[in-house]
Amino acid sequence: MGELTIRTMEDFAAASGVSRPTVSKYFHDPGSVRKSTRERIEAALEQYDYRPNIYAMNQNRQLTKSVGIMVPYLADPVFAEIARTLERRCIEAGFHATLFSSHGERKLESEALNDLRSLRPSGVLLAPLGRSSDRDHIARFCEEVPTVLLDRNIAGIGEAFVGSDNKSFVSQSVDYLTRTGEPPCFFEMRNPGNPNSLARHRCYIEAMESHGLEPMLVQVEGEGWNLEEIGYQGGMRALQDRSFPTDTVLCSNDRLAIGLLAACYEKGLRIGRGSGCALRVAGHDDHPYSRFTCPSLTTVAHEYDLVSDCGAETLFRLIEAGGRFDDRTETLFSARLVLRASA
Amino acid sequence: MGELTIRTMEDFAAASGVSRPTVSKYFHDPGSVRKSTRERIEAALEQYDYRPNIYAMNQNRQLTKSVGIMVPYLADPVFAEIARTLERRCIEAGFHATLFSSHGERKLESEALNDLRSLRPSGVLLAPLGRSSDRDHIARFCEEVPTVLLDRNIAGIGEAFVGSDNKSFVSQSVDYLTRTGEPPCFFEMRNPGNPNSLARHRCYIEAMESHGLEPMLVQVEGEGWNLEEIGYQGGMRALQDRSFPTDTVLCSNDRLAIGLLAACYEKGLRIGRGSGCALRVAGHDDHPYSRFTCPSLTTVAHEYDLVSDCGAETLFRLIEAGGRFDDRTETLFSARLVLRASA
DNA sequence: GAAGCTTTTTGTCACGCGTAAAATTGTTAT
DNA sequence: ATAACAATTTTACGCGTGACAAAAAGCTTC
Repeated sequence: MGELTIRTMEDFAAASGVSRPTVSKYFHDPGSVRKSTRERIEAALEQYDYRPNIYAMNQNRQLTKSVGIMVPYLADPVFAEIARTLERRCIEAGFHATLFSSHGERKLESEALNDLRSLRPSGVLLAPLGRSSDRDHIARFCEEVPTVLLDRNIAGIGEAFVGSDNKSFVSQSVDYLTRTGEPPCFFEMRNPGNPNSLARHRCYIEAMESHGLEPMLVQVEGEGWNLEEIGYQGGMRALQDRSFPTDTVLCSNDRLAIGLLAACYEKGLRIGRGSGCALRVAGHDDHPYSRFTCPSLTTVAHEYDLVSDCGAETLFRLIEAGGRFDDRTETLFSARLVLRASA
Repeated sequence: MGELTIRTMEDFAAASGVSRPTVSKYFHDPGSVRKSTRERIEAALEQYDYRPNIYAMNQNRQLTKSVGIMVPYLADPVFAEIARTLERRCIEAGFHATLFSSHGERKLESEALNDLRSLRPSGVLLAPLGRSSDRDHIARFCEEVPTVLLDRNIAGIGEAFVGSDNKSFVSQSVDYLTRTGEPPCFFEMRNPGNPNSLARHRCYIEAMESHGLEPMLVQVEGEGWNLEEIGYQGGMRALQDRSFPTDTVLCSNDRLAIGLLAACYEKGLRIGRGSGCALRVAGHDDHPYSRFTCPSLTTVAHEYDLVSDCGAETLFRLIEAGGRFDDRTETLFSARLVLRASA
């Protein structure tokens, strides 16, 4: 068969017996051409598996039909899960999703933002680094690209924010622990790199004071995102120095708690709320593995799915609204206490 | 200041007092223009923060300076870590990396491959789903795009393969366990979804037979990528039914082992190699959390970093070689036994 | 200061498709 | 059958850049 290879839309249009603009229209919206025409195009499509050049398409299109997703650290299971859910929602909504990670570094976040901007996406779902973000850079970015902020709020930046209410996280855990035993001390990094740590720090202090109790902080050293290791090392030291002021430890997040539990196990400490237990340990986030720690970890669930779904929905509404909202909405999801064996 | 907005390279060239082709050359390789010219361009660059239109650029470029990275499941910490390392290597080498995940589904893998192809990348690092991949689809993809296969080999497909030697994984664990106690039974999924499970299954049988021992399989039910849960449920059942034929359990991968350890803990079983321990448990991969299980997990390390580095290097060589190698090389890294407390 | 080389300019074509307007064809209702 | 309308084709232009060739300008070296 003397079929010459199909390279351009021109070629393909000729092969399918339809004009090029009609083919173009078909790819823009298959429902916009007559049924008989659509069938001819789709028949040719199977025969030649032609795909339009994405670069040439986007060069002149006003609506790119692509969205960017950016998270602070993709190797963190919580963000990996959020990114996974977001990507699926975008694909289902007919968008092409491009995934970016800041790798925990300010510089890389800014660079990724630049790359993202040059993709000219219809919209962006951005979970910023937070404290170490280049605030001005993000602000400028958000002025050019319709952006929904996720997980970590930055006041006044972006068209909307969707995340969890840190206050509800910490107040629930503090309330529960105080009600069922000794009030908790707070186990955290001295210089945290992940977004919500500082907010939780404040919320812990607030929650304790609202109970008329003195806040007790146990701060561990360490840099970066290797949180289990930091929790483990800090836990070992704290146990050796007997620097836990109570028998109840509330960890800033589950990853620190996982490290602390490992340290406790190594020290032969029994963890849990029964008699004969030396320590109660609780965390925050409902990390995918907190279900499988030994003992299983009592924690406060970060409702990934709700946040992701709502974030995606908000972005789609934003895109339909032309990229701007009249006023900036902030949607906060309450946390959900998950009782397990460790506290 | 009557500065009109800079939109095109033409505008920018005028604003910087240089001709447009020179600006184009600068973006292609800043070192290719004279120093004084470079400085003028860079001065203008700071003033106007112009960035060339990426779509218009790639429309005519033969070499896109972008690479695609694709993994089976981004929410799996092992693949998240591999993806993270690969992305950094690519950025360091001056490429723009685009990340894709198959989300564990054959259909999504094929679709992502189509999207990836239409990006016309210089090269692709592909860790395929394996058993559930659409082999023909991948083969066709690899004929069009220079591809290095990672982690999971598919015979004859792609220009090169870089991964770990499953035989060295399993033989090391079997040897060690057999040498220091009872020979291990093999704890695995009956219908595994992740890439290397079947290979490890075969290697276990081979290793046992080479010792003149009868292979003992403990297969658990379950679908998908929620491996800890599957290991936990399967472990609970096996412990109740007393279906572990020996006191030594070798898990197909660490995630199953993490679930099994949680089940053992809940059953009150002591794990480890000391006297007074009911069971020894070991895994494969050196999962990022295997260090923090209770007890810490004896395992065989998957050398992520070596595989990632070598994979990236191989791809860069491939790209420089014009996209084809004369013969298909397969690089296997040996595993490294990691002794911890659980076995 | 002139030869010899490198860099830059200028000009032109190509890339693959979006988009608009006008002309034509096809479809449906009357 | 004819009008009225919708879908399609034709025609033509534009998008922002890469690639190339030839001419002009700049720099280095002796």
